[in-house]
Formats: sequence, C-alpha cells, structure tokens
Amino acid sequence: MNVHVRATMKDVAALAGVGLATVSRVLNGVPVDPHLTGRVLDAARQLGYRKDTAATSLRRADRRTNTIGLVLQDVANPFSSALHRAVEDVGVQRGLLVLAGSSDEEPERERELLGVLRTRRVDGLIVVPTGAPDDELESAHRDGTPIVCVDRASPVPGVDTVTADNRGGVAGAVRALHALGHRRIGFVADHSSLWTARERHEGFAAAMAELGCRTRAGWVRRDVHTEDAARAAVTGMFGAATAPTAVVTAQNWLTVGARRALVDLGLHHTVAHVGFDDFPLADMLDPPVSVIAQDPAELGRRAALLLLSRLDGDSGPAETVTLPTRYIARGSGELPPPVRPS
Amino acid sequence: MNVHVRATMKDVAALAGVGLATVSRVLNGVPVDPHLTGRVLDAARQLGYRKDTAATSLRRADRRTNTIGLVLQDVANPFSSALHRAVEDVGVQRGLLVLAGSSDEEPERERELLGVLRTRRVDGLIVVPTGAPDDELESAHRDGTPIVCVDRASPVPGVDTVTADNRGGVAGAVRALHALGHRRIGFVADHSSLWTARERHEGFAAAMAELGCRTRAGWVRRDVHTEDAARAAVTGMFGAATAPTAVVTAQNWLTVGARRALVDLGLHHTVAHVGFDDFPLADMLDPPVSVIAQDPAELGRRAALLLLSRLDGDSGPAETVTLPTRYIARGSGELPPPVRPS
DNA sequence: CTGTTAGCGCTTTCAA
DNA sequence: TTGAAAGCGCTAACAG
Repeated sequence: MNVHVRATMKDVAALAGVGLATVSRVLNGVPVDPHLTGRVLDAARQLGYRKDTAATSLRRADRRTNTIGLVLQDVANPFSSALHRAVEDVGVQRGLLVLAGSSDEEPERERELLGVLRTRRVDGLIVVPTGAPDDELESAHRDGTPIVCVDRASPVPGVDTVTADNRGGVAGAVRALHALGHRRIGFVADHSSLWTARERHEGFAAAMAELGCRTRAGWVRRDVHTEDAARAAVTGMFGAATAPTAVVTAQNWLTVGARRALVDLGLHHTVAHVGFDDFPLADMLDPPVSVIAQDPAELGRRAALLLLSRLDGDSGPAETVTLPTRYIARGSGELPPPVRPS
Repeated sequence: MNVHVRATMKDVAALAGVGLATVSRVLNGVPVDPHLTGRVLDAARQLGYRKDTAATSLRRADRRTNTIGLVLQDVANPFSSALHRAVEDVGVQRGLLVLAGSSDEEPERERELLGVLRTRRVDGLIVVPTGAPDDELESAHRDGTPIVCVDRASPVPGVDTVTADNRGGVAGAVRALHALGHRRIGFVADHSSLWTARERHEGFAAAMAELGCRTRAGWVRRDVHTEDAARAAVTGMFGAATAPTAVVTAQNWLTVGARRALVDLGLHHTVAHVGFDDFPLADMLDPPVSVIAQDPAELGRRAALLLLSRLDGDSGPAETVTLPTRYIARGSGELPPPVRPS
C-alpha cells in the first residue's frame, strides 16, 4: 500500500520552471502569459496536482471554505433528506459541498453540531432549529456568519427564515371539512415545543373559532410525538361516547398512526381524515389519504438561494419567506359526516 | 452587522501570559502545569476562542481533517439516507463529520464528487459506487485513502466492501414461492449496469434452475428503471395469454409499480408478489406486501466501522462483508397458485 | 514541563 | 506581467 506524497504548488512551480505565485495565478484564473500558463498546466497534470482547500482557505482574504453546514432534525427523515437534496442541488452549481448533521430535536446536539461546523469555518449555515434558545446559533449570527432557518421560526431574531404556511394550510383543511358538513373535528398534533406544531394548532383553533365550531378537550390532542401515541390518541378519541366526525393530524407519522387506529376501529371509511404533510403511498391506502402538502424540496431550495445571496454580499434586512401549502384531495378528507349526527 | 475578528491561539497565549505552544498543549490534552492550564482555559473562554480545523489539519503530522466523505446515489432516497444516518451515528462518537453528496447513478458525477472530497482531504471515503470504472476512486485507493464500498461491489480491486446477500435473498423468496406450489414465476429488475440488479437476477435464475422451473422471455424483465416502467412491464406480463402465477420485483420502486399494475388488473389478491427491499407502509397496503428486507442502517454501520478500523491503522487484506437479508411474510407473497394451473 | 522557532500549502502584497 | 517574501493559525521539533 504505497502512500504517495501529494504534489504541492512548489513542485508544480519547480517542474514548470516558474515562480510559485505564477502557479497560483494560473490556477486561479489570473491573467498570465499563455506560454507559461501552458507549462504550468502541463506540469500540474503530470504531477497529478490538486489544490489543498484547507491551505487555500487559510490564506485567502475572505477565508471561504466553499462548504455550508446543514443542521437537520434527522438526515434519514424523508422531509429532511428531501430538503438536504435541494440544498445540495443549489450548492453544487457553485461548487459548494454540504456538511450535514442530525440534531434529533435535541437542543444540546444542535449546539454541538453548530460548534463543530463553525470550527470548520463553513461559509454559511442552514438550520432546522429545535426552537430552544441557542447561544451557538446566536454567536454565529453575531459573528456575521450567514444563517437561514428553515421549516421553523428562528430562535434568534434577525435571521432569515423560510417556512411553509402551516396555519393557513390547516385552516384551509378545516374549512373544507366544514363545507362538507363536519362540525365536530378532532385534532392531533406533535410536541408543543415545536414551532410547527404550535402554528398548526393555531391554524386549527382559529378556523374552528371563525366557523363557530366548538371543540372539546378530548378532541384536541397535543404533544403526541410518535406513530404509536397517535394511534392510541385516536383510538381514545373515537372510543368515547361522543366522537368527532372528522380528524386532522398535524404531522406525517401521526397521520399514519391515526389511520391505523381508524382501521382498527373499522372507521376508516366513515371518519373524514386529513393529514399535514404528504407521504409516499398515501394514494395507495384505502381510502387514499387526503393531505395538506408542503414542499420540502422547495423549502430547501429557497433557503439555499437565500443563503447564496447573503454569501454574495446581500446585506438587506432579514427576510421571512412563507411558502403556500397545497391541499391534495384523495378521498379520506372528502368523506361526508353521517346523515343524522347525534 | 458587526463582523468580529476571531481570536487566535496567539491571542489566548498573550492574555494567559504563556507561550503559544502551551496553549496548544492544553487544548490538545498534553500534560501541563495545572496552574497554567487554568489560566489558558480562562483566557480561551474569555475570548470565545475556538480552534481552526483548517489550520490544525494543515500542520498536523497525520493531516487528519476528522471528516469523511460519503458518496450516495441520492441523499434523498430512503435507502441512502438511512445508510447516511448510520454512518453519521458511528462517526459522531469519534468527532467525525460527514460530507455527503449524490451521484445520481452518473459515473461522471461520482468522479467529480470524489474529486472535491479528496481536495478537502477527507480522512476516508464511503462510496455506493455506480459500478463504472472510476480513475478517481482508483487513484484515491492508490494514494492510501481508506475506502469502503457499500451496497455494491467495488469497481476497484482490493477495496473493502459491505453488501447484502442479494442472490441469497432472492433465491430464498423463489424457493418459498415454489414450496407454495408456484412454478411460473415472473421477475422484474432494474438496470443491468447495476451490480445489485445483476446479483438479484442471478439469484433468481439460479433458484429457478435448481428447482427445475422454466422461465420465459416475457416473464423476466430486466433494465426496468422506474415505477412507471415496472407498472407497464407487469401489466404486459399479466396481460399475456399465459402469465406467471407469482412475481418477484427486485427493487423498491419496481415493487410499488408492480403492485399498482396488479391492482389495475384486479389481480392483487390472486398473483403472489414479493419485493426486494422493505418500504414504509408496505404493511398497510391490501394485501400487505411481503418483502426480502435488507438493513440499510446496518450496511452503513458496518461500512463506517470498517472505515474506522482502517483509520486506526488496520492494514489487513481487503474485507468483503455480506450481510444476510430477511424475508418478511406479510401476505402478498403467501398467496397460493390457482388450484388448477392452466 | 515550558517557550521559541520552523514550517504545513497556499494567496497576496511588494518590488522588479 | 512575474518572482520573492510574508504570513494565514496551528503543531512539532528543539532547546532551555
């Protein structure tokens, strides 16, 4: 296993018979005598030379590393990974590489990740914040590191943010259910510590109030964090004496858990059900699941574009982008209430 | 937007009233007088000092960057992202960060990615190779960069590899179908340029031969790359005069496409169907989809552990790890053939 | 144990 | 235009 010693610029300069600086100029596109340019390029090729980015960024005036840091909830989560891919696609056109990590919704892990990313002097950060106060994020912001928060509001004021219209999406679904005749509508949401869960709940509460529909304590379940918990919550909700005729679930896994519960109860063709966030095969279930869809790739794309504009020097005030959601009627959300509601 | 100038080790040394090297020693855990250690740590805290990894790795004898490069097919693909997460989890315990990128199955993109990763002097590489010859991978291997290929065989000899037992998995499923009475079994596989597709086909062909079952040209569809193509292929296969009584689909999306086709034809409760690779909600379809499951997280974990051992100096011969697959009987694969097969 | 010194590979003055 | 020289922030010899 022969460990080659990598050629340096000095080696290339020596072989080409030019000064070190000339090699640097050629490789950076600074005008140089075409004759020398040729010799340098030849020498570089001959030696299999490749620039060392660490040394480059260390010496450069702007200290760019051409790397951006991405803090996700979990790189393996479909939402996160779609967002990741969109960021990669925008970055790749500029020669940017992405250092990604998973916070697992833990503020401490978010801090740690941001720490190592800053140590690596990433050019900018895209973060799905846990929502907890984060001095690491704040200090990065103070240091002037461009940051974009995505999917959730920033815990640090003055940071660019890209989110979906969570409230509007849920409110729209509630209005649609109301138009079908539903008056008793249940709601299941994730941990209230999550910005998205709070927003979606507010959208629900606002729409219900606007429509003059009452909610009962047992019909609104918050802080439901797993598929199993959602299954249990919905089982409880519809096992009660008076149950809703429709239910809105405010997150992917909760939607699946709720559907399992409805199937268990034999109510999946009876109770109207709308989920927030689309998921693969939603259209292949029976009945197909109607959803309020957001576009994770678009969230990532917009966040990345915003970050790039900051890297290019845009120093305008912090932007807050809200992307629309889209209701996809597949069947489960179009079930009418029973003819004679009790 | 006040852009702070980051404190350097020199600043810390000055504030602590010690030499530069002492600061370095303290920060690297080299024994130092406890009194000085305290002063250094205080000064560092006061200045909000953080080490610069670029400078560190530039100067270190081993040039470690504590970063590993990961080349996936597509970071957004569930298989890839589960693998990614497993690699992250192993790496995080050692303070390693992951630079991931998507090749999109394009050899040229794979080359480019490997190029920029090498330029960044990653400590090691984990690659899901497209399979095409790759001089970049080869030259990295020659340079002594630790590399592990995962999910597919390495195009470069002598590289550690972790894959699933693709042949065995498919062969097992075929034997199970045979035991149920099936004799005419169809097969749908991805592009033959993919190592996994070839392996799975060989497992199929070998099992069929071993069991003395004949296959017909129209019953074995290879180079089927998308869900829609699989849907069309299966529609064609079962629209023919004599059709198989069972079908094996050799990849995620192909499985979904095939199921759609069977539903279209009204045959989903008649034709036995087994897919390779598990997918979310497979158990919620009607009938639930039986699969040959592999464990992407385990593939990633093993690959990462292998890489770490190489980083720790293990210079034994290249290892080839083959992980078992697991058959998950859910229903679709347990449908018996018609009583009087025509 | 501690401080001083010499670079890692590169970009960027500064003269020529 | 080009080359020589001065560092970027850090670690690793080397003396004390």
